[in-house]
Amino acid sequence: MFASREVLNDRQHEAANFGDGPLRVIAGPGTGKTTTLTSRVGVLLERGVTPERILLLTFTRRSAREIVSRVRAIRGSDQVRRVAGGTFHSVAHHTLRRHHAEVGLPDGFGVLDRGDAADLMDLVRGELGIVSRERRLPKKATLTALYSRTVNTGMPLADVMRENTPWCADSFEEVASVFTAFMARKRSLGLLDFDDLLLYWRVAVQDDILGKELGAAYDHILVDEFQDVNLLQLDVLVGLRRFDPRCTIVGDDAQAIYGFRGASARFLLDAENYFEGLTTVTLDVNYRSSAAILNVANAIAADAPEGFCSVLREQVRVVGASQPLLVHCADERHQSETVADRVLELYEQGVALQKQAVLFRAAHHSADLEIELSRRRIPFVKYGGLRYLEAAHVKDLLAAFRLADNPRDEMAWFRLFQLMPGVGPAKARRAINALRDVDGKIPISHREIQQRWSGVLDVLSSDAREMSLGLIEAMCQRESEPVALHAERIRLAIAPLVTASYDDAAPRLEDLGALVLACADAKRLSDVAAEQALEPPASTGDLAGPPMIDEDWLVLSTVHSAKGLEFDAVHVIHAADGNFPSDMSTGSPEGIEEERRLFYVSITRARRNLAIYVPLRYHHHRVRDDHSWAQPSRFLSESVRSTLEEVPLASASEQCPSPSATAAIDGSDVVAAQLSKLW
DNA sequence: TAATGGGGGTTTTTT
DNA sequence: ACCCCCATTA
Repeated sequence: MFASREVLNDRQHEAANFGDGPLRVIAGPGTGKTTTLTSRVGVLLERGVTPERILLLTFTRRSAREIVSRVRAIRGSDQVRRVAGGTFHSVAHHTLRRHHAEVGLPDGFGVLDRGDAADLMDLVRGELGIVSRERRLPKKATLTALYSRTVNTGMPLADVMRENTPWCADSFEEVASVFTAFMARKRSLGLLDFDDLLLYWRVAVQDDILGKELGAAYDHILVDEFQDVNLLQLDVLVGLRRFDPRCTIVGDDAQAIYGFRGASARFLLDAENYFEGLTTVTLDVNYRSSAAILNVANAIAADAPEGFCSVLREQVRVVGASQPLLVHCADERHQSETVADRVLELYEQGVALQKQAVLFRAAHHSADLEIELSRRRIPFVKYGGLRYLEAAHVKDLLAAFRLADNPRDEMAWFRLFQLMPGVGPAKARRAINALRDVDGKIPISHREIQQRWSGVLDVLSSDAREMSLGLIEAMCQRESEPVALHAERIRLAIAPLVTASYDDAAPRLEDLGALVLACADAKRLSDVAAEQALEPPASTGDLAGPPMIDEDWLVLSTVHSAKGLEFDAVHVIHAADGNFPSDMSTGSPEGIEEERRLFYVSITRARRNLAIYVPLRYHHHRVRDDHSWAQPSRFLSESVRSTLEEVPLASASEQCPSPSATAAIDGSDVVAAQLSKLW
């Protein structure tokens, strides 16, 4: 019934019903990739494959859930839920929890998120005394990114540095020594960062005995968004399939946007080198976008020097579509007003806010728009950029969760001690030292930690002592106590610390309550901490003021976070060179091509309405009243522009007679901007 | 000696 | 908004 031709076209049908060999599906945007994947899972189940023996690797856990729930809706059976699914990282995490002993990891190992990893990197760099040299090393976030890139691409550090941080390429040896110390420290503290999850999974998969067992656990493996897989992930997949050809990979080389993470569309395009006897099915009928929007997308794709495998060659008629617009704005402020106007206009025409999205290259690009939306009481949710998880108080509680299972986690101790009044880095370090035994190691058992706590009390001031006692008492799990209760006791113990440390404690304490609820079904607290790190709630959930319209909100998202989604109306903002493409990426041809694909991804999210906004000038925040001219994005070539209806400045400002938009638009500004691209 | 608050300079994308 | 550095204060 899955394979019914009423719902699938010939190609989709062929892919869904394909036999047991390795299968590659090249699928452009809107060609029914998810439908096909869903049907294929259904077909496998109908053929009698046990759900647990199907592994579905997706880019976010949300897309795994979506596929599973769609299969369930068609099939009406709950056993689908048992399909193993998630991101490479989360499946790695589960695998390693089960097999930690075989790869030499401690029980209850902790998982560092990006911020934790950067802090640890900073710590070991400080200990090596490299800070004081006259030549400064990159800051912690850059160092960590460099480390991650090196690990994920498998390229020599020297090459990675020459390409990405040429300004400090001669610090190669110092950087290498920091990395070595970083790795050693993670090991001694029982901690893994995101990259380690993949590295250890690969070790497990490539092991003769364990690897065979791990591969044999799955009858079929399906991988979505394969164009964004890196070498490490490819190695894992190939390792899992070395004795069994049954796997399906799905991707689109035109949508490869994770090169900065070591991903390469080559792995999709050259897949026959990794999977013997590979069969390819190409989906090129677009069911999502109007013909006019497809013209824009295809014009952008046609500008790519190398071309793509997946070009959308056909389309179906989409009702209610309008001509895609290229909207010129005076500046960022004017852009925000224009976008808000247009969003409301479409809303009046019946396009709900949830079916509209504002997309941008970098998370901070929406800052001004967020102000405008709040002012007008237009509710919105923002995806990408800073997240709930990165809020300090959430990390505080998660640190305590990590310690409950792994007292060796010095990063977590360091964080918690500094939460106490009068404790900074120095006292935190001394308190940690008080916990060490003669070997300099922190004991693993809670009993020993409690025995040593008197040494910690000596370091703390009197008001911190009582709080610390409550905390250590709560962290030591009582026999047979349910995990949820344990979590609640820790929350109660940490609450006074949070109240004392932050001005706005009340909403923060509520967040912590929500986090405790997430512990209900968990086996252990370190699992909760790790899973929160791996799959944080995606949005910052900032509903602007009292919502104007209940239960409906506009979506604001980075293009990366909008991957795989679709909306009736899409507003792409800041389509100015330097912002889109980001001037961080314009240094190399590959960088520019990735930005072009990103632009292509943003356009192809739209079903019926599309508008691209170009502010003509940018204010400098440093000097008042100073500004510079922006050039329209280089991706808006002549041929692309010919697919768009231009909305010039004057008429754009007439359309939005909002008070602050009356600021005079200087015609000479416009002329200067138009001419500036000539020299 | 260490914590803390203020000011100046920067800011890509994510598991 | 955040990070980093520096001056001031306990």
